[in-house]
Amino acid sequence: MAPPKISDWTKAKNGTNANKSPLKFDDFGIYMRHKQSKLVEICKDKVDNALPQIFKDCICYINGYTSPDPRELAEIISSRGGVSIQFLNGKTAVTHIIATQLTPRKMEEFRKCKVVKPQWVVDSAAAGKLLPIFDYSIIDLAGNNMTLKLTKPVQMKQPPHKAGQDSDNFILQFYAKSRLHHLSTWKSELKHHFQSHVTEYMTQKASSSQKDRQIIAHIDFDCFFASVSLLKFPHLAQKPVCVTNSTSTTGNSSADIASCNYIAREYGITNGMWLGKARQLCPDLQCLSYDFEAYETASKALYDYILNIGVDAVLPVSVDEVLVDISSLCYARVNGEVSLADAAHQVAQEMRQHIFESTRCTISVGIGPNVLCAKVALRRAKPDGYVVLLDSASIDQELGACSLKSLPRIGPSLSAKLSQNLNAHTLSDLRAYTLEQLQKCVGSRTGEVLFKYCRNEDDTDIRIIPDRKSVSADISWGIRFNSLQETENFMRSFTKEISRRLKEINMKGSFLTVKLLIRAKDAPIESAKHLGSGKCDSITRSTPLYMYTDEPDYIFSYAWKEVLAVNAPPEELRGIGLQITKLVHQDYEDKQQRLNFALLEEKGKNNKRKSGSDDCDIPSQIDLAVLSQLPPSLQEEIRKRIRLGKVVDAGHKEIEDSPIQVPSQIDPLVVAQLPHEIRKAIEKDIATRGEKCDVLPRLSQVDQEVFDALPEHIRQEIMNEYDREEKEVENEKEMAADTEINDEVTLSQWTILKEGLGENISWEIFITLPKSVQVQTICEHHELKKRHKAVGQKPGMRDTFAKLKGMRMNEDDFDNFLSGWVEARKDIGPDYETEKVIGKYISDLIDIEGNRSTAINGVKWLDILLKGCGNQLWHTTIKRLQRTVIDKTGCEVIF
DNA sequence: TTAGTGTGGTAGC
DNA sequence: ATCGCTACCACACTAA
Repeated sequence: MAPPKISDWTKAKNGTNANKSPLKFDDFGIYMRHKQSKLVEICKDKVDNALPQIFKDCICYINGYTSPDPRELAEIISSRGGVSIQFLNGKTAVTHIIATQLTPRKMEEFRKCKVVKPQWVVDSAAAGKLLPIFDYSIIDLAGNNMTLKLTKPVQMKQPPHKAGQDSDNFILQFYAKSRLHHLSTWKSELKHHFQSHVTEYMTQKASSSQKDRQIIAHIDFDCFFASVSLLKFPHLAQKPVCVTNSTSTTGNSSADIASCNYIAREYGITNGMWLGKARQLCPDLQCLSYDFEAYETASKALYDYILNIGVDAVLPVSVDEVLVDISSLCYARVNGEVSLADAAHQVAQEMRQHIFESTRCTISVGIGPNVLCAKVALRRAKPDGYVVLLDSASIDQELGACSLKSLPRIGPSLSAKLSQNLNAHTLSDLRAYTLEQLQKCVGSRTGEVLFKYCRNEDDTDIRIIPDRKSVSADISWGIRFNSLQETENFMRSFTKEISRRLKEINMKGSFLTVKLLIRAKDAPIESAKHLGSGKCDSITRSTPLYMYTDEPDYIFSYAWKEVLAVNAPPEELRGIGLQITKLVHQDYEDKQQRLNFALLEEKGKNNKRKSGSDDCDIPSQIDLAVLSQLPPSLQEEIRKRIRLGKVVDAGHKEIEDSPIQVPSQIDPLVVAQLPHEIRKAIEKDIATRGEKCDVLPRLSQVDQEVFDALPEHIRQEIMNEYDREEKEVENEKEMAADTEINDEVTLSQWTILKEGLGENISWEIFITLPKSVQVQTICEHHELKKRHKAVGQKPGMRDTFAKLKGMRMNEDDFDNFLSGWVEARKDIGPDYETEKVIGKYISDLIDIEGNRSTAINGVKWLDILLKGCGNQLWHTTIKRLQRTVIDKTGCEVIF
């Protein structure tokens, strides 16, 4: 049997063969899918040549009880040239499944097959021809969806519409049905699959010798989703059709149209349009559901073919769209008879024919000397055609006439700019402008690109597919939270999702960006789109993770802090995004360890930036009872400053491991004198007594404006502090304590100051603080500038030893790092990887820096953090770390 | 100048 | 109902 020719199909499309029967389709399917099958030969002997061989291209699987019974059905089929089988072995591809009923499991399994009732076999035999299967389908076609009609006894629990309650399930459902998610992941997978490791040297060599010989083809399915979804509903092919998630047959729907066929486009319907509007334009519009698996199948056929014909490079653009370098392919055909353009025509035609044969969907092909031309040619070729743009005359003409909006990288925003500011609508309009004028209008880089476009220059090199730089997940549909708890639940699930994605590609990341979409002030509570985000303000916040990680709980601990820091009402949240960057491949175990130290260093710097210097003054007396009334964030700030006073080297003291009772009133000066880990425990205790909130506000620096706004005497104080620190004066405590401040900070000055302090401190509270604390607060920020300057002045420091020195954190940074580790993993237990890093870190502290106390205190702190923790793994980890310290210090009785 | 951060735009159906 | 994703680039802005 021969494959159908494109001409057959073209006729059908033109209407000369409009009543095309399903037979044609079946012919084709068998040819493609079973051309190697020997089954047909085997069954030849059962054929009754007196009967019309209507089933000759059918392989039927008869499932379960049927009427008539399976044996009778098999007889009918095989006597008329068909093949029937009683079981599926996974190797034999089947054209029809004959069944009266299907279990949900099988239902899913056969979702892509033609499942028909037994009566179809009987009636077809009687009619002497294959009847359309649609009247015999056990699948409900009336609603234009693939929902089964008969068997719904145990429907899965209806998934939640909104993200609040069953977050895991919501996220699963959402991504399963999101076309944009599928498109994005497909693209990533394809890019990964075709990633070529072209070296710098090869690239240069190739581009210098081949540049002017290059021929690029841009290949794209016509209305991909619509065409592929239509394969199962060929009787709708001549109608206006779209693909959408909506199952409603009427009414004003806000569901997106993912794809529509060209008949629908004649009504003005476009991709992305809402179904409701499309129905207004065309009441007869037919809706099909997504068929993601079929899309993948068609896509695979395209990419398989591309690989088979031996192209020079492949750059996936989308699941249905690809850029290929066909230079060699074309030049190989050139001879006395065949010009280069002829060769390109041949290649394009062959591509179109092969792809149609293997997918029954049409592609369009654009060919040009670079990506820009290929793309422009493709646009002209659509639908169902090809255009070769290789001679400079037609290139000039086509490029010049090309509307700016249709060029790559020029979207609605850029084209509006160019139209408004330069009155330019086509590339030839743009040719009038100089490089500088273009750059002034759209920016330097984009201006340069446009300038080159005008002259048919395009740098895009399709041979290079760079490594992935980020992994992210976004959801901005169905986000409606009623409480912070729901938000937290969702974030836990969501971090699981991003962790899953990292693990899937075997990568870890060390930098996190959280994006929140918050309903805009002027947007209605409920968006026009059902459960959509509506108009939103977007807020992004990012933070280092201090190690390469893919652990959901660890990522969560930081993600949640960022979410809390934004401090948006849960009810107003409309979208959430998580992005992980600074990625490494898991494989680089050794490298990674070293990199972790670089990250620890980063942690040290970062904390300094956030919380101030490590040797600030102790303020004058603060009543802890008063302190505990303050907002947690301010408490934390003050405590930090207390703790950073005079540090006693605990390494030289004998410390008891007794349970710690915290009296209600503590003299902070006394606290400051306590051994390190006891202080820590007190602080921890205080923190847990107060509001359960460990979020530090991100304190920006106090700028000159704030400084200038302060009363003269406070400015003086700050300068004093500044100078004194500079000269390293010994007795700092007294100066701060003795400082007398008489004037009040005024409210308007506070307003400015507050900008620099974060949102959580109110004027009322600030004003009640001891004046010296006010000064401290301000002073600290001033200090930051000095610190940063000092860091910035350090030379490059690239050699290993300098790096290790630079990695040193202060004790609190190290302890906070440990706290974060425990917080993230208290229940699940420590991860070996981090333990290794910490082990190496403390070894180096002792060996290289001779800093025993930080190492010892860190391990002791870890022990305190895990007091009463039931997980035995933590205790063995502590034992191991203790052993490390003991070995390094040579001292047996530290712990 | 340089480097980092947050924001915005673009592409695919 | 309905599933408005995601990688990457470029720019504006800030700090130093």
